[in-house]
Amino acid sequence: MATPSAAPRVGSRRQRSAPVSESRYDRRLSEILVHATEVFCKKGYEGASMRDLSRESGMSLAGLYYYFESKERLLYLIQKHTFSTIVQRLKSRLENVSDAEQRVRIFILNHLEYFLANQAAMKVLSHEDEALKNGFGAEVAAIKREYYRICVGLLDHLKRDRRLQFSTRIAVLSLFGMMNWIYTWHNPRVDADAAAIGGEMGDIFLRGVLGADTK
Amino acid sequence: MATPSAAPRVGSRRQRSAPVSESRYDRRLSEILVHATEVFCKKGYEGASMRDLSRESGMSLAGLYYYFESKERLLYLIQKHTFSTIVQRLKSRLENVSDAEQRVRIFILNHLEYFLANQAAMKVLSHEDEALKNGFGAEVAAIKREYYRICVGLLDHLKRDRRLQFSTRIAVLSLFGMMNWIYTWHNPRVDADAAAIGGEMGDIFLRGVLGADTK
DNA sequence: ACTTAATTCGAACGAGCGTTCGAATTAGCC
DNA sequence: GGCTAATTCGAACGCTCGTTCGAATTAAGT
Repeated sequence: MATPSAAPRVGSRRQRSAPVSESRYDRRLSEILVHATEVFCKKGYEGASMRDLSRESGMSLAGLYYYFESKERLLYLIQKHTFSTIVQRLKSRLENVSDAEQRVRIFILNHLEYFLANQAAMKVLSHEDEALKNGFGAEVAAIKREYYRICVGLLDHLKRDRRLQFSTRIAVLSLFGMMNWIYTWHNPRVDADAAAIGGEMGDIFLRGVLGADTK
Repeated sequence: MATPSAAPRVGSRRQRSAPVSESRYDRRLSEILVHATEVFCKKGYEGASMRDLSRESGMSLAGLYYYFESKERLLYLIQKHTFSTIVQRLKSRLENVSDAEQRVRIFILNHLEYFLANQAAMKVLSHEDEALKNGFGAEVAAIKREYYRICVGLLDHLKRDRRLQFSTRIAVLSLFGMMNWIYTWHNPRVDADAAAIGGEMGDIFLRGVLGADTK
C-alpha cells in the first residue's frame, strides 16, 4: 500500500522510487493504513481519535507516530493511494478499447468494481473530501481533477461520435453522483455485484445521454 | 423554523401544536438553528464545536443550552425540520398532477429547488447522515424512509403505465445520487439554477428509464 | 556475543471538548 | 416602580483530543 521504502524516521522522505522488495517498514505501514481506513470509514475522520486507531491496529498510541507525523497525513496517505490506484487501473483498462460507448461503460465498471471491493477506502475518499487542509488537500484534489477530466474526455468523445447535445459538466457530475452515492446504501447481502449494478447504471445513464440527439 | 412555542426550560416539551404567533423563544431558536446549520455545513458536525456555534450565533456558550439540551439534539432539530419541510412541499406539489412522468419531474424539481435554496441545511442532511445515534437517528431515518418510499411509488407508477422493466431500487438510488451529489460541486456563480439543472437531470434519468421497454 | 540501528511504548503535555450551575441581567405585567 | 419569570452569561467541571519525549525493547549485521 505504501510506496516508500527503507528509511527510518518520519519526516525524512524516502527516495528509491522502485522498491526492490517491500521492507518491514512498508508492510507495517500498510497494515496501519488498512486499519485506519476501517476506523475512518466507521467513525469519520473528525470522529475517529488516534486512540481508536491505536486500539484497532494493535499498536501503541506513540508507536503510530513512528510511521506518520500527524493524523492529517495519515488521511492523506489513504486518499492518495486509493485515488492513484483507481486512476491507474482505469488507464490500463481503457488502453485496448476505442469504441466511445464501450469506453464509458468501462469507466463505470472500473469505478464501481473498485468502489465495492474497497468500500471503506472509497467511503473515506468520498465522504472526507474537504477534511484535508492546504497542501495535503491540493495534491489529492489534483488527482481528482485528472480523474474528472478523463471522464469529461470520454463523454466529449461520445458526443462528437454520435452528434449529441447535452451539458458535459452536468452529465459527468450526475454520473459521479449515481456511482459515488452507493456508499450510502450498498448492502452486500441484498444488492448485486459491481458488474450488475454497473450494467443497470450504465443502461440508465447511456440511454439518457444517447437520447440527446442534435435537434 | 422551530415548531414549538411558549415554554421556558429545556427538556419540558411544548404542547400547543398550532402556534398562534411565533414567540420570542421560537424566533431566537430559529436564529440559532440557522447559524448552527451554517457552521455544521462549513466544518461538519464532529468538526464544529459548541464554541464555534456560540461565536457564530452571537450568544454565550452557556446561553445556547437554554434552547436545546445537547449538540446532538441541535443536529436533530435541523435535520428533522429540513426533511419534514421538503416532504411536505413535495406532497402539496404532487396533489394536482396525475401524469406519471410529470410526477417524477416534479419530484426532481422539488428536490433540487429546495436543495439549492437551502444548500447548507441539505448538505448537513446529506453529509451527516450517520451522525445521530439511536433515538434521534431513528426519527430522522423514518422521515427519510417515507421520502424514499414516495419516490419508489412514483417510479413504480411510471413502470406500470409504460410497461417498463428495470430495478426500481437501483433507479431510485441512482436518482438520489445524481441529485444529492450536487452539494459537492454546485457553484452558484458558474452553474445554472434548479430548474435548468433539474431539466437536464430529468432528461438523462427519464430517457434512461423510459428506454427500458419490456423485451 | 556484541554493537548499532530500527522499532515500540508508558507517561505526560497543553489545548479544546460538551456540559453544568448559580448568579446576573433583561423583559413583561400590575 | 416593583415583582416575577424568562433569558443570558462567566467560570468552572471532568474528560478526551493530537502530539511529544526519553527510555525500553527488538531485529540485523558482524
